[in-house]
Amino acid sequence: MVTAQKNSLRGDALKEKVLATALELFSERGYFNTSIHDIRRQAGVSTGAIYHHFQNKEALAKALYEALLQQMYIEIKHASFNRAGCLEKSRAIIEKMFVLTLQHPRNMQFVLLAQHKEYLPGEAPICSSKPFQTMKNVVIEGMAEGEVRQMEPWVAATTMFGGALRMMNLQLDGVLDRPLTAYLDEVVESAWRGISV
Amino acid sequence: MVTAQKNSLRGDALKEKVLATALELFSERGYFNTSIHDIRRQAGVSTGAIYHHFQNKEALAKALYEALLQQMYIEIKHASFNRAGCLEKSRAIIEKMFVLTLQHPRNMQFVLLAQHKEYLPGEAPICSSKPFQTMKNVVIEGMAEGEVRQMEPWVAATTMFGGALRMMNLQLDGVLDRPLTAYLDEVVESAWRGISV
DNA sequence: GTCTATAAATGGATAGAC
DNA sequence: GTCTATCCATTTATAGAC
Repeated sequence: MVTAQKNSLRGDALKEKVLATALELFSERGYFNTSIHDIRRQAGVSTGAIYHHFQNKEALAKALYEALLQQMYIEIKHASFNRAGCLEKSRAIIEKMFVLTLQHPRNMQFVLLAQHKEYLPGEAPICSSKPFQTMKNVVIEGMAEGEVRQMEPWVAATTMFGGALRMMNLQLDGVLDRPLTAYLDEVVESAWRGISV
Repeated sequence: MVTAQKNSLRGDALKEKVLATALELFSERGYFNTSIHDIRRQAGVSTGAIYHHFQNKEALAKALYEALLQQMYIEIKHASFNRAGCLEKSRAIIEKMFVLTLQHPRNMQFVLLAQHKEYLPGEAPICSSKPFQTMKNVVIEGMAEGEVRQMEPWVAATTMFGGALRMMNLQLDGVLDRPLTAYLDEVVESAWRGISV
């Protein structure tokens, strides 16, 4: 006799299982290539259970997106808050993003590179999210401290972090010979030359 | 009596109308938020006519994507081929991309920033497309000429063009105060500091 | 080559039992 | 709170007339 798999998860545990499964599928195939039925099957739960915890598919995606952004914000803050100076803070942030890209490539793709407008119409653009605001603030503080040249803040931020973000794209597209972190020193040094006094 | 709109387009003209309409809708709403029926209605043609010219929806998107990449490649080549040196070529490429972003924002979003993997599974990653290869080659040549520091080619390319691409993102997200081209000088100068000898 | 009509399948979401 | 069964709208794609 085989023990029934159903009802093995209930309440919050079931909700977490749904979230984890949805993240896995959205990250791997994209939002539109993942149906509620796919999530239902992979998570081993029922349609009704999913809709009990989430109003609809969009709300499920939104919960994931916001949780991942918040998590990334915390990681970035934690990696940089005890560093001194713009260069050291920037390096810590880029290093953390590189490590996260290697550890959770699909999740980083989902949170950073997906076109959220297409399925989360009300959401603010990613550049105004807390992780990206943090990056921008680091270079603005550097400017106030005299470590960074006086320049347009958006240009300063994209110069410091734009190259690193492109490198993450290349890693996710599988075109790099070495793991992303192997390029860290050169990426940081080059970007810093672009904005330092 | 109203003249019938049907049959007003035939053959290649109809095919072009379908392509133009599909580009408009894919760019504005995204591939998955656009149905064949939407294209049919907006273009004023029949479903059968669309499927006569294109095998399926994916083939239609692929034709558009490749045509836009080719067009962008030609524009970039044309803007930079008669410029001398890495800095001038890079500036010409970035200026052209900025102008195109202002003129055809949704098209640039579709070709540069969409997640093509999700609906064009067989397609190569965008970083290996001709426009992006061209950008990379410009900095590699600059290295050979001694204008650019000796460094990892991918890092050099992302340092030179990563900031500009992020700025295009910001323009498309509507967060910039001034039009993208107003930032051109500062973007180019900062990136160039990052890689020049 | 283009049309209309419709097939065939899938998807998001709900109802009601337990 | 979770389940099964199903509804209904939408979508891709095709068939066959013109």
